[in-house]
Amino acid sequence: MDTKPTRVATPQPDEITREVVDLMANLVALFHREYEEAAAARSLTGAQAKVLALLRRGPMPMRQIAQTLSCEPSNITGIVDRLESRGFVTRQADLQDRRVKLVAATDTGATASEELRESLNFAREPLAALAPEERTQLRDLLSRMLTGAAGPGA
Amino acid sequence: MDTKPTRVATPQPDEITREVVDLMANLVALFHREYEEAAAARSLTGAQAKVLALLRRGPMPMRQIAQTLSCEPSNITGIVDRLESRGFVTRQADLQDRRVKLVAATDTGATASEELRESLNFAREPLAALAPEERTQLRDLLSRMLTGAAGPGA
DNA sequence: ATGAAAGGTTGAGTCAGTGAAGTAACAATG
DNA sequence: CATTGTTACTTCACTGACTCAACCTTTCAT
Repeated sequence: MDTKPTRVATPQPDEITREVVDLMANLVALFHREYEEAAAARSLTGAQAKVLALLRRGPMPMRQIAQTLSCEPSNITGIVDRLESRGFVTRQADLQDRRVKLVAATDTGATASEELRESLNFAREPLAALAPEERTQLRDLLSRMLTGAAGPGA
Repeated sequence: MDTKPTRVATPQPDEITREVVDLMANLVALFHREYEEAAAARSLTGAQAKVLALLRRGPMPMRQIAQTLSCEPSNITGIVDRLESRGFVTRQADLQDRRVKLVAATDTGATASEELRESLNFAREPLAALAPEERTQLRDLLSRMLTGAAGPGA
């Protein structure tokens, strides 16, 4: 890929970039672990927690869930099955298009999702090491990175 | 935890912290996806790639791999089985302690791991949006977060 | 109407992950 | 030495995540 970049699009990644990537990898691992643990504490799997988190902004078609999570729709079927059987979500038919099934969080589901979000110690522990203005700095840098790369919007 | 902090250890997470956590979540998702894709492009799963990455710094006992990845040893058995059957790693007995099996990357394995590391577009795409000095800033902030929270060292 | 396309589900199959039980090697004792 | 306990790894059974192909139903274009 990119054998002939328009100009000089980082032919050889510089030292700093490498370091940042490695740090990011560690951070990702840490975050991931915390998330799984927090989910498990509510007898949810990571994937189930992710779906539930998506539903915080309202009901959503299966299809859209799959797209947002970048996976096959059939995968979502199983995850929602398990969430539904535990009373965390419901499937309701879309009146506009009866092919569509809208997945909505129940009160139980919404509560669990909120609690999980709150319980992410990740926020406190590592971020506590930074001063307020540093946190702002970090937010801006991350924000630039994300909007510059892939803007999921939504 | 932290029911009685020394002073005021963020009783209620402030707005900035929340934003950072959300950004981090997006970044983690992005990174994760890229990593899985890059691994899949070499017919490796994410877990297999992680193990292979660990072995870059030399052979390692099963046990230690499990600890580093925070999972059960029996899990590693399966992952290494698959890596071994494809010629990416070998199991060699430790001469000091014959209970221990040292997992070592083969040339093929090491090469694959290196290529994968190089191919992480993640480094270029989102980071390209930042100026060099901003990247340095980011590195320092992330570094502070990680050493302040859980220092895996190694 | 008829056929193509889209939303969702089912079933087969792989991999990740846990937990309990089992084997082999080490270590410390009497 | 023999005994006992611990450590490293494996095996087995089981659940969940995930993909892919095949399938049904509804919608839409003609």
